[in-house]
Amino acid sequence: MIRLFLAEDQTLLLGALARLLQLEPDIELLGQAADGHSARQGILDQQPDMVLSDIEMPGLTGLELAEWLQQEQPQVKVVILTTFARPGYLRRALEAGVRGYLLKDTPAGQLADALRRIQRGERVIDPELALTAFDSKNPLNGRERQILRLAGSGLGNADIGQQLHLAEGTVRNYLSEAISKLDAGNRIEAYRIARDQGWL
Amino acid sequence: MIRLFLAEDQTLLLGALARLLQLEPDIELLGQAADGHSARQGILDQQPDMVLSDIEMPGLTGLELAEWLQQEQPQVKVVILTTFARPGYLRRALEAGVRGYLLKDTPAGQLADALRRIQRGERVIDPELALTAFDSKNPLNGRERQILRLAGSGLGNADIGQQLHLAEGTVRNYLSEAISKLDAGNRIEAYRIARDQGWL
DNA sequence: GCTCCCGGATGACATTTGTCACCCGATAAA
DNA sequence: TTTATCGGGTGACAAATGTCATCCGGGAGC
Repeated sequence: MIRLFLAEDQTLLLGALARLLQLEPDIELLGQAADGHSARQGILDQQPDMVLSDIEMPGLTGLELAEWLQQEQPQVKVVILTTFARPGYLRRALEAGVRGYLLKDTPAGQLADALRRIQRGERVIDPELALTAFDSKNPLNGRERQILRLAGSGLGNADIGQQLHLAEGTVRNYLSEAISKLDAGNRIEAYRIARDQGWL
Repeated sequence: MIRLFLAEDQTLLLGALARLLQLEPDIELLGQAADGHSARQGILDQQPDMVLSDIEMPGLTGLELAEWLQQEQPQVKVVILTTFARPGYLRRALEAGVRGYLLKDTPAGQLADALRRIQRGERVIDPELALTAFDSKNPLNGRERQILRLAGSGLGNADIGQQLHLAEGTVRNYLSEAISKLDAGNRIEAYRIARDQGWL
């Protein structure tokens, strides 16, 4: 019997998955949550064997949740379920010791099956990603990430400097460095590249 | 009996919804598709009463599908199901005569119910959006949209001009106009604003 | 002690981006 | 026919962005 906890912020999918998985005789759904913080609380309360979690959730992301579980409740098996085939996400997930990484365009029929294989001790990585896993690691350091995120949201160098208590020139330097590391032509392109790789 | 066709590109959700709705005694699922073109073909083949469709799909978007149905098969009731609470999307959907506009974070239990109300002739708009519907119309013209999209993808003025066979200065003019219409500080901010409103 | 490296800052410079006023030719309205 | 209007273009200028070389004040390592 798989004692499962579900974390997914898209209510419709959360509900649909809940009902679907409950139909499986060997899965017991202990609880569900629509954001990271209540997921963490729910897991503490219910002590499930396995957690199936989205990545992008309000409050606490699925990756942060996985990292926390690795520290605090390492016996809980974490399975990530996400839309995004971003190498950086997968890498970070694996480093957090997750047992599975599935994409939301997996056929619905295969989901319960994947969970069973994971329960047996297998590690299940979506084939689309298995390859791209270890070819590219994040070249950006903390500052560069931080600044690129802000730049991507439309702030100018001066604004960014303000927020981070840095001189405008310094911001320019970091951004320039990021642009060149990512082999982009300007901040916008750099932002897109980094985001699509899951490096932000 | 509701004779339903489902179009949704996220396979997992498509499958989950299909199974869920099939459990309803008064819903008959005639078919499903994971992209716009096969949805159109499926609808032609199956002649459903109602289509439940995502917006962002490969090939043909749900909005384009709705517009096409309005022309070609106006007796088919269209219901949009999307993640995005963008006023521009809703506006366009309404202009295409859709009967319902639901968000993917509707509770799963309410979905079948909403479909039934629509079948009876009601129009169901997600309450979160019902208000914002007619307060803001897209201030951008075709050129501005086009150029803003390209700018948002990281191209510079020169590249954009190249692609569109326009002088660089002209591109700058359009972009400047768009920035001021959207009350933004630069192209990035303008892009975000427009995208979030569903104006691209 | 003395290096060497690192985060951060400067200054100088070239390029790109944003703003504005104005021009041109075609088309539509009077 | 004359006049608006519109899509597109130019030129000039200011501001923001991108690139570099260089500098400074700590540590960390020897």
